Amino acid sequence: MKKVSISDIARKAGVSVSTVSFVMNDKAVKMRISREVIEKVENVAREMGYRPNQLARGLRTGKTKTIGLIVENISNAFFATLAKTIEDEAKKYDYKVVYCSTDNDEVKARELINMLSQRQVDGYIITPTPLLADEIKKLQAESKPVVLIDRYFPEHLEIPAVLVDNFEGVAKGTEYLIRKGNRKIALVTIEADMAHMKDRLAGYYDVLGKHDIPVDEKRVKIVPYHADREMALGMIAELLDGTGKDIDAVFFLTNYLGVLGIEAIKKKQLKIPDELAVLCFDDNDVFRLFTPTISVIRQPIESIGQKAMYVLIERLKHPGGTESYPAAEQLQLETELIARESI
Amino acid sequence: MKKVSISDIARKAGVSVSTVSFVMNDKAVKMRISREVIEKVENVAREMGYRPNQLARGLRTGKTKTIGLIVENISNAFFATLAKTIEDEAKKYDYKVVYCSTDNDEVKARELINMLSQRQVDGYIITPTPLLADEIKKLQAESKPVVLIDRYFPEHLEIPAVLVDNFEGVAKGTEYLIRKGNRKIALVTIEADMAHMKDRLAGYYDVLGKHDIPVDEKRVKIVPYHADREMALGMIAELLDGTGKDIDAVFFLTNYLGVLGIEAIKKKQLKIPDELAVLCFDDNDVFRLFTPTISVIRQPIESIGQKAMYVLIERLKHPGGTESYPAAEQLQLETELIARESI
DNA sequence: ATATATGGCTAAAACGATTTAGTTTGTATC
DNA sequence: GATACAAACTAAATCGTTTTAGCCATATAT
Repeated sequence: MKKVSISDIARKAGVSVSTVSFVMNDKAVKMRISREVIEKVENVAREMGYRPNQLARGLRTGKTKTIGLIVENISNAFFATLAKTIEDEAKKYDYKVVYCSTDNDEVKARELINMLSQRQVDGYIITPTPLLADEIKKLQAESKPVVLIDRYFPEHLEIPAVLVDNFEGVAKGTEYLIRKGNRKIALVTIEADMAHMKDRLAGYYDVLGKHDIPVDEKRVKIVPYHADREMALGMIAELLDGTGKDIDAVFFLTNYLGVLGIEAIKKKQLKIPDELAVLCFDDNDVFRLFTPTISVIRQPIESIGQKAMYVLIERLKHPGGTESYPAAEQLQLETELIARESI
Repeated sequence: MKKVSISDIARKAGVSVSTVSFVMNDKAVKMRISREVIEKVENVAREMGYRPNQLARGLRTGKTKTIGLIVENISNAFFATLAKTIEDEAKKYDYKVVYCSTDNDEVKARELINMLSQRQVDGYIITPTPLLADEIKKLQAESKPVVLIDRYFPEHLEIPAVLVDNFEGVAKGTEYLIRKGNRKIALVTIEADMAHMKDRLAGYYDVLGKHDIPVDEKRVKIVPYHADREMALGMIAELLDGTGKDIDAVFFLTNYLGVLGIEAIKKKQLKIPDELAVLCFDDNDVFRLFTPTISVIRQPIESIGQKAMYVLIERLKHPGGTESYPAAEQLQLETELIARESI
């Protein structure tokens, strides 16, 4: 049983291909197709189980009603939730989303853009890797709308981005740790090769400075991007060895590092919050359920997804592109401090 | 700047469209295109940044090199990991995967199949909803290969499926709980509207029977599919109220229920494993990191993904379809009991 | 000298839609 | 009775590829 095409229907209904197309696209009235022919065609189409071929349609119209979503890693809770929100949001605007993970690999990221471009997606939502700006500018040059999420390029503000105020989020967290009496605050972060991580780091340094707390680089652990689980765990464990002497609190700058941190803390059986105060950027089931519960700086994931989608749709609606939007949107959303038991 | 097409290249290189196509598809030698023309075309294509339009290609060839993956919910850890594995696996065979979630909704599931079909995916990997068999058989009738994962239709063994031995997994778990001295074993499951959940349930009843433990329906909590978080949490809490009197152990039959269970247990401050032994089907970060750590029946997620992909690829390679594969594969993989502290 | 091969390409159909510009028939207008 | 207009369609171009069949030289075989 082969697929039914528009001409199969035309043949069976005894009308032309064009007529069928008009009926299937609700242009029948505009094209003054008679009531009876409309019904006839609709019936035949239903009986034969017609499903329009989107490849053909996309080829002809130049629109696929599909947007490409590139995240760092779809199996990470933050991105999985974000992807789900964006998918749901896209549905409202009658768009479909196809998503894929870069694993923070420049080459893979380029391949993915290439693949999405070949599949003619109408727009992109991207969690970029550090060197991706040029590739993204190429998309813009082809007048394909792009919105960045979670990260941005400070030197390319013409690329719209939706993210949280990372500086303020970490500053708020650090402030809170200090207010609760901690002064030897350790930090665990990934390589700050992108601006959003630099902003987080800056938030920490800034607040320490304001409180005249000297910066001790031994307290700042930078996990390289391509460290595997074991290596990262080892580095965190090493930092935590200083508990009691060198550090009295630890601030994890990502969800993933936080979960690893919890694992290390559990192994060492550190007493939270007495021996060590703990705070993490970005929430997770593990933090809610660990004993004691872990305080976090929460990112408004749903809002990020919604706003990103909104900005993208606006650009899709006005294909004028660059001209109609001289100043690209750079949205910074508020984070929320959720105080639990760990501090 | 518009996209470059094959004819742009042809024009610039001073050759025909066909020649360019042959060169781009490595058929140049077979088609005896001269060394110089090949190089010429390759250079022009590179300079102009040519990216073949996959819509056009798919339309012409009938193959999109894309497979559709339908899971229950991409933000659930089990499915997210599965999706990642399948994506990685697909890449090895040079296929791209587009994924989407049913949220266990029959209507949405049908819409998704429809959407993937319209986009002409070459094959499907599906976590089905209970009534989806007829829709899937339609795909098979169009000779589109389908492989089910995680679930199956006992009355439609002609649809290949890759899943774990659910009966054996739960039986093993129940056996273990009994061996450790528990006799009042509670069970939390979702509505068993599909065979895989019936199998899990059967594993429990079977082992209780073997040990002459009378079945007490009060100990079996069946959470309806469309219960929201709060409702499910309430039901579990109610069951756990019997701890000490009516129940001495609880077995969660899914990852999601297990996490909710942990939340309820934490709220009630039950002592695990003294007051209550806990076991869950399917692992999760939360179980590894909770105090005490929670024992689980682990599903081999990577293997499921790999085997499913393998079965699908085999069918894609031999488009003979139904004839060449009279007996559809029904693979049942082994689960693993990971004993931690909760029992 | 004619037929046959082969090397090196190209023309054109096809895939399944959308869309513009007609065509045909019937009716109203002047 | 010619002209205009509307109603109800249809023909054909088009989107960007792939692929089959064929063209035109030149070389080789008979």
